[in-house]
Formats: sequence, C-alpha cells, structure tokens
Amino acid sequence: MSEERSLKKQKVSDESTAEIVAEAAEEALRLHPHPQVDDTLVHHDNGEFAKFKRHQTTAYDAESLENNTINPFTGNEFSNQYFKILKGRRDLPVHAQRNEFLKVFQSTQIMVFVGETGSGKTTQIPQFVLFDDLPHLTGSQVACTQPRRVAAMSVAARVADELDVELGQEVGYSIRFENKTSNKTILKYMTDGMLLREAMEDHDLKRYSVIILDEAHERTLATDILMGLLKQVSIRRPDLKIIIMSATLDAEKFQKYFNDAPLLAVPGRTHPVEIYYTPEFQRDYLDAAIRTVLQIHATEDEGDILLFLTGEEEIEDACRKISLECDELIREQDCGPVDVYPLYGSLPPHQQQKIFNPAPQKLRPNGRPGRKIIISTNIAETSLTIDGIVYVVDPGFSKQKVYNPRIRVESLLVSPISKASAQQRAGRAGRTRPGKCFRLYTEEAFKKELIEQSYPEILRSNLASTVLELKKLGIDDLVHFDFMDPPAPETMMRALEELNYLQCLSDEGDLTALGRLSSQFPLDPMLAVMLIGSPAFNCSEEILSIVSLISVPSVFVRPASARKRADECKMQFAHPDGDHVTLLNVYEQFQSDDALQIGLHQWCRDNFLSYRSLTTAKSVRSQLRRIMEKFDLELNSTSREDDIRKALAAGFFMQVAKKKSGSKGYLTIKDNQEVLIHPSTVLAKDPEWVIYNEFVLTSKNYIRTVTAVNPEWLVELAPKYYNLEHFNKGDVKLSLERVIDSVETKKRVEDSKDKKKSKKKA
DNA sequence: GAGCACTGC
Repeated sequence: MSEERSLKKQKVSDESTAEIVAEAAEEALRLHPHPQVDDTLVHHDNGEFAKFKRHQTTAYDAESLENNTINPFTGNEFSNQYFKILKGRRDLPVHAQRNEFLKVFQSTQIMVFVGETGSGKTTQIPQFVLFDDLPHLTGSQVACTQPRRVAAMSVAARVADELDVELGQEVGYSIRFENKTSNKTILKYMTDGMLLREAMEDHDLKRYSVIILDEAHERTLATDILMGLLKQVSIRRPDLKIIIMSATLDAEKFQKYFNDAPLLAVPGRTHPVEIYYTPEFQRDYLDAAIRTVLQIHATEDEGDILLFLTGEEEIEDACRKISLECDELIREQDCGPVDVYPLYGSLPPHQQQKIFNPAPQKLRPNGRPGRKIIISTNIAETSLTIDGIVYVVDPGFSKQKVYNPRIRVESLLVSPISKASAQQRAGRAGRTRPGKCFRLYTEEAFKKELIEQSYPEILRSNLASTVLELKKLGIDDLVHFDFMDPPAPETMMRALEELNYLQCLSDEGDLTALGRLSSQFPLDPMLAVMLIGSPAFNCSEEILSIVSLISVPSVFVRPASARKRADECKMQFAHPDGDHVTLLNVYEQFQSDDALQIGLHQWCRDNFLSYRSLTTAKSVRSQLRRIMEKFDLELNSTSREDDIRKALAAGFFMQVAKKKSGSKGYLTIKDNQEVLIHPSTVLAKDPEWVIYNEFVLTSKNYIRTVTAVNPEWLVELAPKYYNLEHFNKGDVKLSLERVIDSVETKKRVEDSKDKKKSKKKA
C-alpha cells in the first residue's frame, strides 16, 4: 500500500474525523476554487428587432412581430401551428393588459404581478418580457422559477411551442438531474431550488437580466430565500429587473416587502363556485365527509366529486367505504354508477393516471349519469389539476410539517388549513363549469378560526441547510437578514449550533472549508459531512449508497393486504448491524445481475421494494458521486462493516440514543428524550448505543433507521460535541463519563507502549 | 409492533 494511504490510516487514530474532514475539504477547495456554472451565452441578432428600443417597446410593436411570417428569434418561417396557438393566446385575460404590463415593467425595477388561475400569467408574462427586454441582443437570459419540476418542464414545452422554437434552444428548462438549455437559451424555466443553487456560485446572478419568481404565494423555502437575496441583489444590480408573481391574497405583503413595488392585477378565468357551510361543528370529519359525498351522488346533477383528506390510510379507508355505500345507492335508489379513485403522492404513477379516466357510463340509456369520485391529499390542491370536477368536499384539514426547535424534531401534524387553502380547494370545482364546494365546518369557523395564510415553510423547518446556503450566498449577518417572515431566533440558534458542531461554521460563525464543500452537495449538512468524511474510513462508495437511500422516500413497500409477506421479504436483506447496512444490502442487490435478469420492475415487486425510490436513489447517488469526483474526494470501498458503522457514527454523532437501564426504551443523548426504536427495525435485540436517522412523532416517540455503534467511536470522532460540560446530569452523562475515562486510559497505555518502543529503537 | 402531506437541490 502506498505511503500516502498508510498516512491517512494513521490519521484516523490520531485526530478526530472532523479534523481529517476539514483538511480534505481545504485540499479539495484549493484544487477547485470556483466550480464552473455554465457555458457562455451567445448574442443573436436577426435584425428583426432593429426598430425596437430596449425597455421602450409597446404591445403594438411586439404584436406586429408576432403576426409576421418570420420568427424574430430564429429567422425561420413560422409554422401553421404557431398561428393556431397565437389565436388562443390572444384570448387569454393577460393579453388585454399587455400594454399596461409593459408600462409598469419599464417604469420600475421590481414589480408584483397578480394573476388568478387561468389568466395565462406563467406562459405569457415571460414572453411579454422577451419582446421588451431583448435578452438575445445583450447576451443575457430571462429566468422564470417554479416550485415544482413538472411545472418547469411542462410550461417550458408549452412556451417553446408558442414561440415556435425547439425546446432546449431559445426556450429551455433547468431542473435537478436535467438541464435542457443551450447557449442560445433566452428564456429559462427552472425550479426555485435550482436558481438558488446557481446563486450560491454567482451571488449577483449576472447572467440574468430579468428574474420572474412565479407562484411566490406558495412561499417555499427556496422562494423565501430568493426573495431576500433578490432584494439585496437589486441594490447591487440596478439593471436587473424582478417580477414577483402571486395569487391575490398575498399581493400587498409582497408589495410592502419590496419597498412598495407597483402592482398589476389581472383577473382569472374560472367559473363561479357556490360555497356551502355546515350549520354546526362536525366532530367526526371523516364520517361527515363520506356522508356528504354520498349525498351529492344521490341528489346532485352530473359532475365529478373531489374530496380532500389528509393521508394515505384515511384515503384508502374512505375509498372502500364510499364504494360499498355507493353500490347500495345504485341498488336501492337507482343512482348512477361511480368510480372511486384514491390520489396521493406515494401512489405509483400508473395509478395516479387513473384519475384522468372518463367518468363511468350510465348503466342503461335512460339511467342516471355516472360519476367519478376522487379522494385526494393536498396534492390536488396545487400539484395536480383535474378537469371536470364540479363538486368539492373540504373537511378543512391537511397534514402539515411542524418543527420543534427545542427537541430538534420535524413532524407531520393533522392541522386546520388556512383560508387561502380553502379558497384554492373551492376553486378546484370551477375549472370547467360552475361548481359547488361543501365545507364541513361552519361559516363562523371559517371566518374566525382559520388563519389567512398557511405558515411559510421557513417557519416550520429545521434551518441547518438554509443557514449553510445563506452563508454560501455570501450573507454573513444572518441576524439582520431581511426575511419576509423571520424564523424564530431559537430555530436559527439551533441551526448555527448544529453547523458549528459539524465544523461547517467556525466558532465565529464563519463558513469553514468544510462548510463550503458541504454546501456543494444537495444534502442535509449532516449527511454531506458524513459523505465527505467517509473516504477516511475506506467506504465512500458504501456511504454514497446509504446517503442516497436515506434522502429518498422509503424503499420498503408495505401494502395493507400483504404486510406479513412484505416484512418477511425485508428480513432477507437484514443485516445484524442495523438498518443502514440493510439499506445498503437492498441497493447492492438492486444493482446485481440477478435483479437485472429478472427485470428491475419485477424484482422490486417480488421483494416488496419501491422501484421509484430505488431509481431515484440511483440518480441521487450518481449526482453525489460526480460531485465527489469533481472535488477529488476519494472513492473507496471496504469489506469491513465496522468501517461503515464508524463512518456513520462520524456523521450521526448528534443523533444518538442510549438504552435505558432496566426498561425497554431509549434516551436520546443531550436532550434526554424518551424514545422507542421503531418497530420497522431489523435489529433483533436492543444494543446499548444506537445512532438514528430520524425522530418520528406519531402515536409514540420513535427513532427510525437505527444502527448499533460503539460509544468509544463517538467520543473519539466528535470530542467537541462530547464535551460533557454541556450535558444534563443523568444516566447518559454517567455512562459517557465512563466511556471517556476508558478511552483515555487506553490512550495512556498505548502512549506509554509507543514511548517504550521508540526508546528501544533508539 | 408501526404508517410517508407536499415539494426542492
């Protein structure tokens, strides 16, 4: 073995991992100080815009070019399809206000644009901008952000058609795992997270002349950070124009935040929806929901029904009950036939597609019409739109993420929705014709108890990644950063503390080399640090797999009809060390020739594994691996499970629990939370010390995805964290004291041995 | 002896 390698090995015993990792990070960044973002943009001048003066054009100017026979952006002749689409575009509500839009756009740096659903804002406004900003003449780009990948892709495809260009050329999109743009691209649809990543390398977003933040009212974490950033960038870059696009309710807040930016509002195009409230409070919303759906089916005219519930189990249960009851209605009251479909995120795509099936045909020529009933989570509120819905049933609840900074736990809680959500849900009934929305709460409750807006994500999340991102964005003073809604100080403190223990931030709160390197990975900082540290334990290939698997939805599938068989299948992959290595086994067999021969889909079905999660994990893994290669982080592999467990301990040292003496449960280190190991674990007996991937608050406090570790590793790998002065008195502290004592004794013995050896040599 | 709302890099 090379000298270099043995030197690294030596280091493992002498230094804490944090130090090794920090050194590796310094080295990697010394070699690659500025990661390349993209290729250079080209200028394009077909002469078609010769008469245009940038930021002084009118709707008339633009429309005459649009009506021409030559595509001003490509120089090619327009297709027939182009003119067909153009006709439709001219009917959109935004079109009537094109001039008004241009005047505001030209007169100001930042504007707020309010457009309801169906106004055409997402497809048209960026095009209005193109004809006035003329990015192709200045070698710049117009960006339009979306909270979701599918939206970015499908809108880009639509706009490419509208402009009669090839997708990926003048109009493109950029999302994780796929960049469909070229150096000709002048309009780029992208996810908000993607723009944020670009900002981390180019703080002034210099390649863009206009940035449009669409769906800003959704207040995703990325949108919120981008808004704060853009507010600063706008001062440094007076030439940059910014458009915030949102639904009505929030408009004033956005205006105010952006120093009273002008606002333009365009009506939407939807049909009226009549709202009905229950006269009194409904104790059992599930029961009330089912009764309402049945009543609609028995008494209302033709039209499909959409019922909002909170989660998979509730939805499947309601589907069964409604199907049964409807059968009875058909038999006894001669009602029309129904198809009941569940809809939630973890449903396989081919099942999700079923919601677009046509409603069932009437049973006989003069019978009553058939109806489609869709029972859905919040996914149908924003991500998926279903035409043909006429009746919406809204019990007023959804599962929402909440963060408790005191115990550092994110969890899902069934909570009342906001007024904005309720309005959005009701709107789903009016997409094709006038509809009705049945709210299963009183009008009084709607007015007095529902909050106006759901809390933005930034107030409900662990902010470790966010703080690291902000630091990487060059924002040093987080305390005075102008958030639209500032997070709780305690949440910020927790994030800073965590990043400091991970050595991503120095004691002064400055970004360290390790912090800069960690921010390159699209991962939770803890996982990024673990990955960066893993080559020192000779197992970066293994940790790559494990990290990828824990950053995607669970790979284990457990259908209600075959729980036992699914559990048995899982046990075939079980590893005595714990759940992390079990995940690794799954991945390695997924990649094996055997699985390939059987066919990956079939193999996954046979083994009760999620094909979708495993393929996503594979994409994540290759993305992470590319970043490792880019920074020359060693890719190596081990045959010793202890190496893997040590590498895990080096990352998860803040998520440790110790078995309680005498009783069944565990106590988390430092916070002394009483927890149980989740029953899904493969661990047969309870180890004294475990690291865990997540803390889940459901019927009880559980820790999920756990691996047994040796406590001596922990105190050696993360001495700063295991400085016991910061621990509360108790069993855990006593045990740790003993561990530290024994580690120190061992060290002294070894030191004296070493001394004797060197004396002998001398 | 349980349950993953939904996104995103």
